[in-house]
Amino acid sequence: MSLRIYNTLSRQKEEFSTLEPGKVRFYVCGPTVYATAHIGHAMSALVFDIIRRYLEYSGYAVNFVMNYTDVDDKIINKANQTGQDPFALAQKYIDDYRADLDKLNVLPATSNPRATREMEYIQNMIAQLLEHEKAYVLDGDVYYRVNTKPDYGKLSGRKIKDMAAGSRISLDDRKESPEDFALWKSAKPGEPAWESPWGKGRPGWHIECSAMNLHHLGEQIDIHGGGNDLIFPHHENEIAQTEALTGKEFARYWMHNGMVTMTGEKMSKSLGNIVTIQDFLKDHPGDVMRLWVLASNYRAPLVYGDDVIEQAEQNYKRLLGAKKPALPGAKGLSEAAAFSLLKAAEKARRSFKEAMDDDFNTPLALAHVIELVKSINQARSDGATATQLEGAQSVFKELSEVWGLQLEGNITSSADAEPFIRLLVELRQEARAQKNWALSDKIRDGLKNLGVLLEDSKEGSSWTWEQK
RNA sequence: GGCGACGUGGCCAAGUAGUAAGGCAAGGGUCUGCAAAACCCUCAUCAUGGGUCCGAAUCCCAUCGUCGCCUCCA
Repeated sequence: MSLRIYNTLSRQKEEFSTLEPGKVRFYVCGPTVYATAHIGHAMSALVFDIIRRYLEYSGYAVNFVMNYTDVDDKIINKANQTGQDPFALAQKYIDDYRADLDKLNVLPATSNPRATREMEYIQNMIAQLLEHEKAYVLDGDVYYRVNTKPDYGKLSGRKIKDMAAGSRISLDDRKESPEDFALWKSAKPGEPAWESPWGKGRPGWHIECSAMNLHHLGEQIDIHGGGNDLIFPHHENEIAQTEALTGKEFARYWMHNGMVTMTGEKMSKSLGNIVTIQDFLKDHPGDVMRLWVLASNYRAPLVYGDDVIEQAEQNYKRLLGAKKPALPGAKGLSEAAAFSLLKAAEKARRSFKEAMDDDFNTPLALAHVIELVKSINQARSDGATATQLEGAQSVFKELSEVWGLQLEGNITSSADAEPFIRLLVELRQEARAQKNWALSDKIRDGLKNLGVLLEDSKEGSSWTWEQK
């Protein structure tokens, strides 16, 4: 079975094929860096990280570009308010964001272009649009002439007429048409500005992404991603600009993740219902956030709340359990049972791929992974040896790595402690043999307080570091 | 007002025509000295009302409701 992807452009799932065999040109809109990133940003980053990892797992070489918008009104306003240099401010939030992503185990992009470092390419693109009369200059601003693009609105399903009817477009009498948008904004006093043929100024938001795409990936790309709040006007305008220039279809597949919602509302700065990534990571390992995202479809709104995080936490502990070693004194499974464990593992891998191939159906794939975990646990409690568990456990490891799960727990211990723990466990075994329950419970409780979990069985006790 | 998405058990969630996967929570059980973990069992007719069809959560129409976008936003 081959990969199918839901394309916002056609509003349906389509067979995936690439411009160049085996290669994927993948662009994702990154954040505007003017504030600490919240878990909505994290969701988007995780969704596209998972997609990117799966494409690589499937054998594609992925050129993954994520930009930073590092100059815009928000950044300038914030810098003015706090008396900071806008460039230093943007840099700080870029560094913070990258640090957050590292903790979430999001792979670094192939490249992270930034608007301020692409000025040459941005201006070049604007100049060409002017040359083709797709844009016009107005008092030092440059606007895109929307009515030169007959299919404008094809991504968002909007018509220019409808938009004109909407009362929320601010009317600017100077523009030829209200829907025309800025490619270049003339500088106001005190704002960062770049020299240009149209006077000092800075680029509009939409043209940045178009120019960076063109520069880093070429005239046509395979996948363009971002949050679904960017469909209009941002992505619509990117399409207009790029296609007006190249005359070719810009992106073949448009992918959009749903919004994180809190008590029914979108999580966003302007609503003030923010949970930052750092807030979240204070209480939970990064894997928990990944599992929270994996548990529902990337296109649907993602509920944030105590319930669902608790559920992700439980799933996390469950998956960690699959990595446990064989029981002490395991007698071994029959050959038939060992074989059927391997079959179960292979089936899990097949089902996992099938689910992922269907527009990255992670909730379904997760169900298959949990089935595998169940099989492993069953085999383990039936006395499978380490060797017998190995095959299934390596499949489990393979699949969890495709998703970027680390499943290491947040162990703060050092290996140095292990001999001492083993000694205590042995002593407790002796106490248990003598039915000295008081002492044996004391050791167990004491170790638990130190983060070591004991599991008793007839054959003896095993221990693991407590997760989280 | 326009455009788009959506409404499945207490919670999350898969499923686009043949009579509802999975997880969490809950209840019962096995194992255990007692626990913990693990395993087993139980737990929905799919917003509402029509329609199409031998047959619909799945297609069509209507109604109600939710969310997103139309202004910066992952």
